[in-house]
Amino acid sequence: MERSTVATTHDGDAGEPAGRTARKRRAILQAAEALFLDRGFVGASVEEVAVRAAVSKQTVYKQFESKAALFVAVVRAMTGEGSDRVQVEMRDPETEAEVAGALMGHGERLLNVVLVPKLLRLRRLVISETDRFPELGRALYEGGPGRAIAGLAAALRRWSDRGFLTLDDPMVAATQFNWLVMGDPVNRAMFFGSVHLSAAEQQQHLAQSVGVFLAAYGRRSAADGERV
Amino acid sequence: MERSTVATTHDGDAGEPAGRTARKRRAILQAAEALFLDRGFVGASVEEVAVRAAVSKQTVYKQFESKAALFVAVVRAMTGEGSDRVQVEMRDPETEAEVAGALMGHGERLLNVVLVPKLLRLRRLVISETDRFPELGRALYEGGPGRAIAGLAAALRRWSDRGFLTLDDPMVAATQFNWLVMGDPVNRAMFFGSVHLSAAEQQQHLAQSVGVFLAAYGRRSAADGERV
DNA sequence: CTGATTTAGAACTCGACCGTCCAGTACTGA
DNA sequence: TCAGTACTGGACGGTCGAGTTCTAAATCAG
Repeated sequence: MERSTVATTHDGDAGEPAGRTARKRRAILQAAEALFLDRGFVGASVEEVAVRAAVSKQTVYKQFESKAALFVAVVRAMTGEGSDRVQVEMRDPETEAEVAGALMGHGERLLNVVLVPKLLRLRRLVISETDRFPELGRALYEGGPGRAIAGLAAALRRWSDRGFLTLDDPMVAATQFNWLVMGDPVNRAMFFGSVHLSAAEQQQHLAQSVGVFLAAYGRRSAADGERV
Repeated sequence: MERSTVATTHDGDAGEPAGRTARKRRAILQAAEALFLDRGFVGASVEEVAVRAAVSKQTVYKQFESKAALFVAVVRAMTGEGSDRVQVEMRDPETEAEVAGALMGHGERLLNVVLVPKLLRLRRLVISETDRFPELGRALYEGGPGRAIAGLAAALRRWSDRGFLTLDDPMVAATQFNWLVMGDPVNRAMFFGSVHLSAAEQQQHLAQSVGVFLAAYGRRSAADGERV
């Protein structure tokens, strides 16, 4: 955590620049992330960010024009990470029987990403600052739910073309699946701070969601056999 | 809670207590509501509440122990209003054919309540202060989604007993219906600040939601005829 | 009318925090 | 090695807000 002042020379851990300036910039972003998530935009102080990053306040203001700019930078960075994790890659089923499994897998990935505590706190943070930073709301929606839904819609269209599903509007169906799976868990998390979902509960929830979805859009109503 | 030292006259909470104290108390709550919704807990100042209520700061502190107590009082009052509006009254359908219409009606009521701008802002406010006031999160969930889902579950069970539906777990089905209807609109509203849903769009959305629901739980798969 | 309570209004304490400035120090790159 | 740059650490101005306290005036009960 406390990178401190070691690593005098190069520390090319990743593709990140290794200068002193860049290193401190990363430390600032990291500290700011923790503090903003923890206390919100107004609650976090630049002073504290500086201390936690083991950096002087002046350095913070050299890197970022203002507290607001720092906030935007932090959220943008996190949104990027989150988006990447969504992994819209989806292996297409070979047979109709595999559709249920593919949907279960997709749902599982969705839940596992969105219920990560850090991302839940990010969501809360962005929601609460929608008035002050409207562009962040848009960015997070498009990088999160929007992207997941669009990806699923594309997949559903392919599967429908192959005759595995019967649907008119892939976007509508994808949206429905998405909220069938995420609606309850996400909203509980928003109001309670977290959710504990055992593996078994999660599987059951997913199976029920997939069951409803396939009852509506599956080529045959026999898809119900998937209940757990 | 705030028994305070008033009650010189009578302040029966029932209708509209008319004492000077009670009148000012209402003015304070009203002003605080507007300001908290607008600027959040940290962003709103007691000073401004007092000014807006045309009242001195001292009067505010005579009525409410602290800023936090005032906040809790405001949110509790609003949560109460919102809860009452949900109107879990639901006319049971007489025939199976009326089930779709009943669900449409329920969905419409849900959307019309939850998308009221004031309640959306309340939701954002409570979500953002979940750390500081966890009890408010619980209260709002239970008074809002929780109550709506429980009410619907009870109705679904009745309809199922009459043979209009086929379902194992009314709570699960009610939860699914709830988020099928509200998931997308509510989450868009959270990130974008508001949603504009024309009457036609809303009807279409509701019909699609009911269609999926009945495909899964309707006694006959013929319920698809409901598509718009 | 009288006495008690409440309120206005402003001053005040105390603290937090943004953003800036400066003089001295550590680091970096050639 | 050495000049130039980045960084430190502390202090500072300015603003703002929570909560308290005091006095004079308004209000209300009996």
